[in-house]
Amino acid sequence: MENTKDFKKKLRSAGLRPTKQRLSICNILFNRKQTFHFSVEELKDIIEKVDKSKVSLATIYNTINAFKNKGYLKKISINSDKSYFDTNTKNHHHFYDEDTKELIDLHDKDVQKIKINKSISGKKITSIEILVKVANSN
Amino acid sequence: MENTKDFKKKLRSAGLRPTKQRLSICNILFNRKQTFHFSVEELKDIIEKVDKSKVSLATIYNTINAFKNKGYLKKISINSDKSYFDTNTKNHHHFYDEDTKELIDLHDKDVQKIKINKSISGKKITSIEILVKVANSN
DNA sequence: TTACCTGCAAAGAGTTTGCAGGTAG
DNA sequence: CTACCTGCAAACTCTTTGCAGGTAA
Repeated sequence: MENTKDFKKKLRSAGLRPTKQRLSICNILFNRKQTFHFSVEELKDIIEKVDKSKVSLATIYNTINAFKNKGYLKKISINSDKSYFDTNTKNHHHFYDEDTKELIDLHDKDVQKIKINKSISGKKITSIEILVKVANSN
Repeated sequence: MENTKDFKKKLRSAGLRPTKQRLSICNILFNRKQTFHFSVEELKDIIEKVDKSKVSLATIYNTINAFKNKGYLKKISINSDKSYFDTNTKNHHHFYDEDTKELIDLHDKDVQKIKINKSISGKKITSIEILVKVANSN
């Protein structure tokens, strides 16, 4: 775990004390180049496998929620009964593989600029997100 | 309730017997010109108010799920802890009002055709849906 | 030391299921 | 009459909360 100092700063800025468990969570979430999509259960499994340490669900939930409120994580909308989160908090689009249930980021450059020809009076657009579902082509 | 005959046909085609409760559900869902977005609890409340009849949650869930499987209803993805359904089953887009939590249909003509400049080998695109979030503009 | 944190287990919310009595065909 | 349906309550899944013992500062 190399960025411990950064992780501690990140935790404090979210109003959380740096603890062993929370540093484990940070290590899995933020110690990577690529966007990471996960559910809470998946994150728990990964922490147990990779860090060989145990973290209770309660701790994961409270840490993840603090990060979400601070804007370090984003909740993702897909047709599912559980919540998924994304370490890419910028407004962006997704492929959703219906066979593997996997999410893949779509970069802005991969999507033609979208124009909405309708507006609602008194309301402004806060985000535009596209979900492109894909499935095996046979 | 005028379209009772159609509703009975619809129910049978979904593998369900037409019963008083299910006809109530059909009356609320399909006896209208405009698209209807709802959660199960909302549907229950509406049935009790409009039809002055009672339907248990179990019956609503099983009927709604049969309709969904048959393609008469669509489950909607929004950041929420409960499920929302849409009587418009065509591939279409939505406005989501973050203040009122309301969904509004966006017609195809209101959205410029979208082009995705990326593909995943062996996979074909099955749908493209846009969620446009709006909020009070002050 | 004090305030915060952890892990467990219990509580909550939404949804599904099992079952005994009721209804459509 | 038989198979299916209803409503209730119990069960289940995901998430949140309460609490007693533990830890950061």
